[in-house]
Amino acid sequence: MKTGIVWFRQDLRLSDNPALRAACKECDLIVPLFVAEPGSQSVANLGAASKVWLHHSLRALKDSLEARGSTLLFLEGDAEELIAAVAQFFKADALYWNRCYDPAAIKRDKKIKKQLQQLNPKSFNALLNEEPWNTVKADGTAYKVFTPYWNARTKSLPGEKPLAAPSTIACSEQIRGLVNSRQKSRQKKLPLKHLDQLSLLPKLTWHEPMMSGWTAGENGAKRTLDAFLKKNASDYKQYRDIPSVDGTSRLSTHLHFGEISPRTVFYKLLNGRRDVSELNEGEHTFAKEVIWREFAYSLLFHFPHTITKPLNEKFANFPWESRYGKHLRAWQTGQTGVPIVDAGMRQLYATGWMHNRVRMIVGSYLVKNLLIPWQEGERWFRDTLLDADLASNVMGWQWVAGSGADAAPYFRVFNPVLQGEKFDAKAEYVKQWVPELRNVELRYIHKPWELTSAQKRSLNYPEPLVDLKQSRQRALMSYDRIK
DNA sequence: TGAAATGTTGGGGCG
DNA sequence: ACGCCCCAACATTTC
Repeated sequence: MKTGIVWFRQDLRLSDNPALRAACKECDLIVPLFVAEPGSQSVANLGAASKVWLHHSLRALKDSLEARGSTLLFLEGDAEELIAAVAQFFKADALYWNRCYDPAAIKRDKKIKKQLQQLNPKSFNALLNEEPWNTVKADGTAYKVFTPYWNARTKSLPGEKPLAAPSTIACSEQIRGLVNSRQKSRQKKLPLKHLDQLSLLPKLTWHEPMMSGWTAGENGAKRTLDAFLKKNASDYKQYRDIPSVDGTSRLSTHLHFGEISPRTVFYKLLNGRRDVSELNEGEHTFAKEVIWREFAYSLLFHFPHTITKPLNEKFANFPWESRYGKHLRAWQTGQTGVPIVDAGMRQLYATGWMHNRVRMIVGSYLVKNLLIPWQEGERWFRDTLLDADLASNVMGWQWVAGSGADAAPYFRVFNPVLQGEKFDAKAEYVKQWVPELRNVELRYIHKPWELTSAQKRSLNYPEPLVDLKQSRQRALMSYDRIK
């Protein structure tokens, strides 16, 4: 009789879950476990929006485990101690998990692998299509430029066929009974929590409208992917840039929590076609975006210091603004006086999501027009985005700042007026999120500061924090100093 | 996965 | 008819 613990982390699904699959194959009894850790490793460090999603995703995972005769145990505290306690309680002799890639998690996992050797811990890859250490240049160093990385990666796409979800997951009355009872005596040895006790949901109900357009969990992820491939993938190249159009995949959060695997994404995207060259333009562009995600994980793995420090060392002495509290708060709350920027920041705060085109615009504005360090933007996004993902977020912000891999050249300063006029030509997006401007004439709506002062007074919309032309010049001069 | 400045071209108004 | 100028439209370069 062999009992195995499956420790769920960023792999909240049953399909294409190699750790779960291996456990089912090798064990007679499975103990599915989720640990809410304090400190930097996981739950305690998540932004409020991410926590809400995690709550719903864990609920969905528990439901689908229960539908297969199993359940999900929740514990709160140090993972190593609690896994040891679970192993002792159930007399488990095996431990399975799928890998995480942020440095704190790697450190934790290494330690657990060493300390819990008696459980013969086995780790697998579920979060990425390819391990970061497998795609390196001929000289053994990591790629820093996307295109050669993409060329190297496309040779092995679509990759392996995703694993099916196990039809049954061996469980025992002991496990199920434990989860459902509230007996104090048992709780002494194993302080099980209910999902609600993990306090992932905020006390106030702001999160309810936030989640209205989403279905967290594996089934929601599958439906989202299928709908995207059927409806929007072919037009992805043109529509993904229009923030008022639902033209993106909306898969980021599902991928972040591992509710769906990139293997599954590629397998369904390719749909029998041999490689990416057989995809149409939209599908091809989408494939690149999924590989951008893997590129981000490769960068995080090979250059973990870039979480806080610029990849390009020249930027170590960049002359950022030093007292920027007021401007930062105006940016965070969508009160910069630049309509497309404020629209994006308000969408983020209200919904936990922002359209990717707008992420670039607000990023460029923070870093270049306001000269605020990219780390501040990275932190705010990590706190407020449902899809907050250390790898993608850090790469994205360093890209915007010009300090990262394959970054936008420093002189590439977005003009939010032109970006607005180009990608939100009818101002539908701005009107949705900045209702003060709904009645402004179209030719002024992306630059309301050009209205007469009488017209402006009636709007109750802030004056711009900085002059766009001047702040652009200032940014170019600043970047000039580190050249 | 830019924008602005500068350069070039060509049609049309006009003397 | 012709040259000149203006300037939009497009192309190139520069930041």
